Amino acid sequence: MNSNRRIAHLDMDAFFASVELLSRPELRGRPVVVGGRGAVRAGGDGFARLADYVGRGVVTTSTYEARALGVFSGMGLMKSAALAPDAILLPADFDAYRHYSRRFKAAVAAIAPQIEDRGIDEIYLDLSDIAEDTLPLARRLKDAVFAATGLSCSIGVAPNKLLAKIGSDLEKPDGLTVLAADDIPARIWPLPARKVNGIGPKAAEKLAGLGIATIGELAAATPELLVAHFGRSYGEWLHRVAHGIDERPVVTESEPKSISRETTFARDLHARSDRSELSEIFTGLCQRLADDLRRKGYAARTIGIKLRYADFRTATRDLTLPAPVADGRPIRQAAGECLKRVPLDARLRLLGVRASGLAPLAEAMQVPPARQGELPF
DNA sequence: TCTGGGGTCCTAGGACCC
DNA sequence: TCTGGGGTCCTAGGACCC
Repeated sequence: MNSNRRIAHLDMDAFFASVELLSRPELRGRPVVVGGRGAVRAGGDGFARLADYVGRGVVTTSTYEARALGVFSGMGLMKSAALAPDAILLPADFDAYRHYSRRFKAAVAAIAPQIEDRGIDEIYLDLSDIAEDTLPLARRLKDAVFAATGLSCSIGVAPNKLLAKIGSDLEKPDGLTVLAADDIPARIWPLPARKVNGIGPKAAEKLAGLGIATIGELAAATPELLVAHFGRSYGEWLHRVAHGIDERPVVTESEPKSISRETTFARDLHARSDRSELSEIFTGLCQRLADDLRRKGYAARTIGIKLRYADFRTATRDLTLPAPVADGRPIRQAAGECLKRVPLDARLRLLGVRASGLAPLAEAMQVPPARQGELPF
């Protein structure tokens, strides 16, 4: 294991909102929110206001001006409207975001080809084999991203992914943070435990109950205490990350494990009173899933469904088939079998269909010879 | 005025096999 | 009549991330 790794995490600043502002420069400096579904009436200036939104959407991305008003990703739009009624609301344009995502990744790849994709707006880089000094190299990456997209990003460079990720967040937006192992006590330990990628709301709350708020307090806790409260695997991991230890490699190639489609209804639906509407939505999801599978070149041996009830409880069921499928009809058939095994006595807010156990379509098309298992050779 | 859509990984129990 | 240990697959739920 290389103990002298140089890893970077590059994160685009307020990505979706920043892409929208490229074509609407007059909105720069104002609170802007991307999110929601469907049309919203525009105001006199041609832009919709958060206060005008009615429905179940959430904030996908907010500009830093909107964040200053307390509006963050994942927040319900109705709630954000109460905080920032005059903020501009723009619908998401995923084709545009994918376009700029490809551009910034290509610009980075021309300089640092060891890239791990972490979604549409962030990547890890392994810079270990590049000779150039860290600061000029990181500045060159930021310049290349800006030249290719007109967008700013924040970069953290550190000996591992854990610290690089924390670092990229420290000086956002347009940040550049270099961290060494020596910096851990001064720069990492004062941070809230929640800043560690992998410590979410549940774990943070449980830690708070143990009197642990910061990464430093986590580092001071004994592994025995953490294992006692979080189990062997997660407890030992908590202890390691608090001390800045992370040996995960930058993974440059990976295959998808699952592909899914889901939708939240505009209003809650009931299996009895809204049967035909639900059936149509269900079939549509199966067909879109089949389209996705074929477009990406996969067939699936396991088909599953997801239901979310009006009270937000979630139920999943899945079914593994003898042979992989990729067409809408068999997917709908398998998903229908799953549906029979789940309670349908309460109102639903969401329906989803998922394909896993993926195999390349070309291989899946080859029908296995019958009674193969009985043949000696 | 509640809470999107697309993913990954982990846990845990039971079936089944050797 | 009593009762092993390991391995894999399947299923359901949950935490977490972008």
